[in-house]
Amino acid sequence: MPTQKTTPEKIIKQSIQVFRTNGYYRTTMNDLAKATGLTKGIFYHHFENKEEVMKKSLQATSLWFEKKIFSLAYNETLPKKERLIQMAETLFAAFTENAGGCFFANTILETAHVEDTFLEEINHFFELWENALLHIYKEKYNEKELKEVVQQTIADIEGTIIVMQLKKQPLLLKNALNRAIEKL
Amino acid sequence: MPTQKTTPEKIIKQSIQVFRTNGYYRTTMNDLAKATGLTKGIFYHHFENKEEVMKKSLQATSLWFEKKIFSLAYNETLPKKERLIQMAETLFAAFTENAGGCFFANTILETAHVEDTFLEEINHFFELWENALLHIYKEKYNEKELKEVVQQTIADIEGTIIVMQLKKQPLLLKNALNRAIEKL
DNA sequence: GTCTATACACAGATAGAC
DNA sequence: GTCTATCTGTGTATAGAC
Repeated sequence: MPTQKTTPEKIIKQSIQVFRTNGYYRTTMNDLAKATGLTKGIFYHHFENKEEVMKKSLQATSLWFEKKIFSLAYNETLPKKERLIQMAETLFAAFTENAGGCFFANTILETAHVEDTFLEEINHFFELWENALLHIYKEKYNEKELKEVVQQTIADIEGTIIVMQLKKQPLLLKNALNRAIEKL
Repeated sequence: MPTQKTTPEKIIKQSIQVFRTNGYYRTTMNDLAKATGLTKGIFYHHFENKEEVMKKSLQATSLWFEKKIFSLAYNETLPKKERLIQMAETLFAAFTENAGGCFFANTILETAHVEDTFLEEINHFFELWENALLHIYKEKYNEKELKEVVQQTIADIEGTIIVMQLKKQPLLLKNALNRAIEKL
């Protein structure tokens, strides 16, 4: 069995870190190559251009959130409160890791005015999140309130991530996640 | 009395629009020159570099928010509810204008991981906003709750601006601002 | 498959003519 | 003061040797 060397999956995993830190425009193909220990030539052998690397990075991140966090909402063996607590804990880790904030929020603010390239991938992420919270809160609130509660919860968390990156206080995010738990 | 041509104030005013649309890194000195109808040469005659233009743009925007919006919080001739409503209306206009979102949130997410250059200017803006809301809510909440209510309000609005830029629905921001009013 | 060299465009910034 | 020309660095992307 030969050693797997540079699989596209590995490259994407490391590219996500670079994109999350530097943003899309600020990240160069050189940065990506260096981070993955490859040359630029080999990078262009695997991916057509930077845009493709970014799209794949966003998709892989969405998939990760879906499997590791949003799926918790549908774990029918646990009470909803417990599911929400588990989601909050994992979200906290994901959004404070490497002080990177939310990859999707970063990308939308950076690119939305310039191009529509990544709207689909970003939208997909927020829909997954919304659906998970709709499922969690749906017995607690009536139809009219439900949508607004979910939107406020996501907005509160995303806004807190912004302020957290300014003030460098992870506690702020803990508080925001607690507010989400108390809503149930 | 000679006609005033290209005052630094006018240049900054137009530069803000460009930075708000393209972001900091994505904006070139050429873009700024074109937007102001100047040549690159004359631009460098007025400002040392791009960083200086950005700092002055952030400072001018903060000053605008302070004079036009945050000052409303301290207008003792009106009941606090009325002050908050006026603030909400002006904030809505400011954050939906040219679909630009919040200049400060955009800048912090774009630059915070790369450099500390603009932290002071951005922090100043959020402090002004926090102080205005502390003043508005201080009789309604006890000391312990007050800080968290203010932080949640700002986070809710900033997070909603992110989602709004994705979904292109200004109504979302209206709802978030109403939530802030209902907290009083 | 992997790497080096390089084409080409454009960025920030400056020099110097007018 | 204003503009043009240009320097220097660096970006994306490709060509082609091994």
